[in-house]
Amino acid sequence: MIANTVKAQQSPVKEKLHPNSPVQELIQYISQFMPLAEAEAVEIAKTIKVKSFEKGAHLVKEGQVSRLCYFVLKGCIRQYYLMDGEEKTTNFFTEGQPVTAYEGTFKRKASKFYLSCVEDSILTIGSAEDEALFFQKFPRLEPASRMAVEEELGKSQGLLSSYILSSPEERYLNLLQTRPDLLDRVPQYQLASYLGIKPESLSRIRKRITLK
Amino acid sequence: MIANTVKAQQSPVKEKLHPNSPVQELIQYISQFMPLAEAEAVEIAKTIKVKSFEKGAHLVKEGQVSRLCYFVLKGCIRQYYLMDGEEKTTNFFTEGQPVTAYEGTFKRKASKFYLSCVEDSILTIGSAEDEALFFQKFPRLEPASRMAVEEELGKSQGLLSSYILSSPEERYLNLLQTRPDLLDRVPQYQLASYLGIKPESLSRIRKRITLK
DNA sequence: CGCAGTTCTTAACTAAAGTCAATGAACGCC
DNA sequence: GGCGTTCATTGACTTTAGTTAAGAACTGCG
Repeated sequence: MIANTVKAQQSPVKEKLHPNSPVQELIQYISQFMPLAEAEAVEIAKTIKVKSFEKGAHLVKEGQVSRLCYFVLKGCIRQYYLMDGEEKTTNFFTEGQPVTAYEGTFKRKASKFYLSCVEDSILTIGSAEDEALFFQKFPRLEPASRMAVEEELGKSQGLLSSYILSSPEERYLNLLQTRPDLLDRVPQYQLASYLGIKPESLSRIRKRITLK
Repeated sequence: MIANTVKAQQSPVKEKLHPNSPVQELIQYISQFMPLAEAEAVEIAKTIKVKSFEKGAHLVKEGQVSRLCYFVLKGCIRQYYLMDGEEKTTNFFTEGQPVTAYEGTFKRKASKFYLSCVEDSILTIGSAEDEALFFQKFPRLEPASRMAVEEELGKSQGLLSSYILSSPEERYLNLLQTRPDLLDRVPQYQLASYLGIKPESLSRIRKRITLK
């Protein structure tokens, strides 16, 4: 049902990408780094693999060896670690964000974390082989890809910095500004863990804030 | 004086990179992602720009717009933010680590942080233009570079996760394991700030630990 | 050597997060 | 609609970090 919407529409005259297709999310992302002609966008949309996942489905589990890469077209993916029986959330990926299921490029090591769908989600999926073929077909995108990864690296380092710099309360206020959607999409105990605190503390922080 | 050591040695018969040259640090780094022939290594060493910095020198200051990239051949670079008169350290870069002086690829925005030399340091230095020329000369390294950035992204995300997952004490113990050299190279109040706590707290943590 | 500046430690006190336990609210399920 | 599960809140208490201030240890320099 949802899966139907992910097929790129084809017209007999001129191929176009349906403006409501979730794949637009990826095309837009790429366009940031490299302008794309309509025809190219259609080609890309045909080439990439798209898959729907149900809420609760896992992309990776701890101990699995994965070399897959995802990109969120629709939905929300949660990264978490399982430590003495407790889930500790360390990241959320939503529309327009790339998701790597591994922590380093070569060493195909067992994953230390889980990736699971917070909602029904539509993702692009790519293996290392898919990637190689992709760049063979679209060599123009190799530098664009490097730029994209550099951009993500910058964001990640900025996020780490802001985490070091601020208190849990400040982190919560910051999240309110930068990713307000998460507050509605995600249960509070997962947010708390993402902020590095316990659910009880988040409750108190929220109370403290409303009292001001 | 130090600068002398950074010139690649040349022999009349066959060019070789001096085994003690700091540039070896970069060659080794690249080799992780793409095997290099000796001749290539020499070419790379000739192409890249190397510069020495004195302890205390700044690579970037807050408000400056930089598009430079560095790689630490020798020494230690500290990243810090200045917040109401207080320096908050958010990263240390040592031998074999790439350093970006900006937070995002295109938007040439004013830097929010400082980068300064904790010790006398030898770095490679590259502008966006240098980079373009470099990949023109060594196209083989374009995918290697993407892999390298992916690797750094993985590390950065892993670091953020470990930061979220652990308490200040655990972070300190972890640092002891993963970067013991920093303890000798860097004053404790900077380490404290890097751990997200005050120097007094680090003192207490250290005391707590020795009592066990 | 002695002095000055910086860094590290200690102590007393405050503020905030962790822990444990109980209660409420929201949701899905029969 | 009633029941059970899960999630959010609240309270009492413990632990840890922040704050302020003082003194000790170390460093570099005249």
